[in-house]
Amino acid sequence: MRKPEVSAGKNNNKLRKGLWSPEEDDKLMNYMLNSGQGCWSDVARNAGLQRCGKSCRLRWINYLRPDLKRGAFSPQEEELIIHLHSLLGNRWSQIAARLPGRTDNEIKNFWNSTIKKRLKNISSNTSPNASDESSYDPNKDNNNMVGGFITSSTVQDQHHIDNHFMPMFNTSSPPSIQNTVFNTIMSSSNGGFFNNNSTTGTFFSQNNNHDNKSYYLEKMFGSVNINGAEGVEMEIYNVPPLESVNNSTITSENNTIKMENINACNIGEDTNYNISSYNFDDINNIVNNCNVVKRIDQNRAVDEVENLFHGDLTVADWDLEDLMKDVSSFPFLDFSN
DNA sequence: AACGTGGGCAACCGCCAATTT
DNA sequence: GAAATTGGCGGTTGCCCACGT
Repeated sequence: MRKPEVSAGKNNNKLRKGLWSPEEDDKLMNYMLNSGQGCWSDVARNAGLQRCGKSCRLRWINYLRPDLKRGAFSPQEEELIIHLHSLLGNRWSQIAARLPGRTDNEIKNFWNSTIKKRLKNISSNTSPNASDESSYDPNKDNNNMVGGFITSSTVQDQHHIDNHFMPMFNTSSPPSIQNTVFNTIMSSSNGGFFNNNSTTGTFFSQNNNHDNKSYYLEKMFGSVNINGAEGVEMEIYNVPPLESVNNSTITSENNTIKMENINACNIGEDTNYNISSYNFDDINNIVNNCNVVKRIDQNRAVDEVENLFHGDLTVADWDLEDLMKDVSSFPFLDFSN
């Protein structure tokens, strides 16, 4: 911490720097609660603080905000941070956006002071050549195992097994939050479900029979060819949603499936499909019960996906959400606190 | 008790992008 | 359209404190 100090800026009359006093906290807190957030330089002035707006903003965001969660990080939060960092790197604000009540500064400090060290110890114990944490590259595909969780690369590896015969149901007690989705898929009369860790799976059709669900899922999410077997390969995730992102919806209208506000997805050739007849409930169940429905196939061009959204989704956003799919491996997280 | 050391963390710095003037 | 201002972010600093010697 810093000693309270005073700086004499060019245009500022001795703006204070350093530690915030309880009196300053009171002033800022009272002002924010009574008047709400405006221009931060106005906040500083109107609250009667000898601080720059930036300093007020930081103090509010990192310390005074009422919705901040206090105390140590839970093991769940810790594992999520590790996992998110493996996907996002040092994008602390993005990580913080998925940990309610935590700030980027807090997570950054926690990472640098605790996790970094721990991971370094682990890596030096397991690999004599990997003692440097900085050698870790979140963008590399071979970072399969992070914090003990299976990531998509691992999932994909399992598809390389001989799938001449489609693997059938392998239900090892999926988490309750996904039950609806899983049950919907599993109730399909034609297709298989390859479940590798209870929160992701692959849904196959064994042929091009247009009467089965996979055909329609295929129409929605595109088709893949796995060892010669045509089908839909999709993952179902429960990702803590960003506050700013609306829920995904799929609606049926005039025999057209309309997809809106999809957080992250690979979609087929168009967002709207004309289908003569289909029970949309199943598809709606799938989408409404997950935040992300994601096909594994990574080969689709990013700009093609972007075009589907008519510019509503930027390439960067899509890339980010693409990376975010692996957060699904955290079925135990409770974000209600 | 005195000193050194390292961890934890609040807050600053500098940069950049977006917005306003 | 240019300049100024503001907001947001990641990196870094430096103080306090606990702990070991």
